[in-house]
Amino acid sequence: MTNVFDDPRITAVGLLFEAHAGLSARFNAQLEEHGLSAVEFEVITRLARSPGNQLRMTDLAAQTSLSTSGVTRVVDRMERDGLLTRRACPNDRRSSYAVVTAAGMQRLNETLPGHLQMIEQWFTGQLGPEALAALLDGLRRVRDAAHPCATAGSDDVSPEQVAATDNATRRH
Amino acid sequence: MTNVFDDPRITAVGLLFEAHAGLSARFNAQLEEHGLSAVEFEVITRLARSPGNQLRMTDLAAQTSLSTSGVTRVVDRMERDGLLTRRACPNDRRSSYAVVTAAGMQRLNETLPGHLQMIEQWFTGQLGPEALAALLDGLRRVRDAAHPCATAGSDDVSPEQVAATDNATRRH
DNA sequence: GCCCAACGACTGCCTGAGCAACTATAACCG
DNA sequence: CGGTTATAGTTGCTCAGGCAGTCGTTGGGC
Repeated sequence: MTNVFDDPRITAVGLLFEAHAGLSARFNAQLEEHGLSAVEFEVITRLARSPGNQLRMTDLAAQTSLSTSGVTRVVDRMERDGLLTRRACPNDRRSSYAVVTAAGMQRLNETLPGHLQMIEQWFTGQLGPEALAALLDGLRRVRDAAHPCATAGSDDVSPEQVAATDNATRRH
Repeated sequence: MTNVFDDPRITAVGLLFEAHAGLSARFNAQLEEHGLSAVEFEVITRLARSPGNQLRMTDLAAQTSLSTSGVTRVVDRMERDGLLTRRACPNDRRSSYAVVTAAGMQRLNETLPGHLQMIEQWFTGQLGPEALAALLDGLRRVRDAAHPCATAGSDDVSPEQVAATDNATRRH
């Protein structure tokens, strides 16, 4: 009996998911050395790249893989650890900003070079320039098709964000 | 100030992670229609493709993204739902098999065609044959480099498994 | 200006999963 | 054979995160 599971489609997703899992594991290990989880790293990165190193809680949720309640709790932890602070929004008293502290920026600066090195070591450096370009091109097309921007409610993310980086919005 | 975060390496992982997140969301939605979570689908698939539609708990853990305690609990749930059964191992009284029931096989057969369709719709069908081949080739190389088989403790997975399918072993 | 709908953040409750501890069995070794 | 060590599975504890409900705030319709 020829197995249904040898279907090339299954193999294809298998490759993508395994590559993701493998890289995640590598990255997690490196981040953990600096006392950060993947989610925390994503949060602090998003904030650090935003004007004023701050973002409203909702916007932060929209840019990450977290729900708003998830953001509340991550920011709780990171505020407890001194990496972030909450700041009241002057215009809208419902909103509050999450702001990266000096300690947070320092932690990020300690972490980033190693992280980039990991990316190069395990991902981009594994391929020649043209093979990498082909891979990224394929990924971009799959991402554009499958990435659930509409589902995620992050309707108002600025286009340059979507184009330039990873807006890993996913809700269940 | 040119932003450190525009580094092409960041963009590259962003693409991979977003593609994964997008596909995961799509797949989860379809699986949910059939009352399965992604983990349950993975478990039942692994079992169904194994001889006798069964696998020892430990082996199942080694083939999935779960720890052994995680497997215990998933199998608990799926046994409660009638999709699986535990069967004592005759040779080794410590071990037990997880076996797919008839209901479990039926559920899987209901789910699989739609799942393959989703893969085609959101992933493989998005690219021409040569672009897909290039993508898969790149993914394979990244997977081979980064996939933490050694880290995961699944030292004894049979080679054909690793070659043919997704062994998404990841431990923290 | 007033009311009601929408919104932003937070909290209670629940589920899923990992780690470490534990039990029972197996295997090894003297 | 008896004791020590390793292995298979389960369970207690903990934590992260989602959903739904709550509260305060805002803004739009009249």
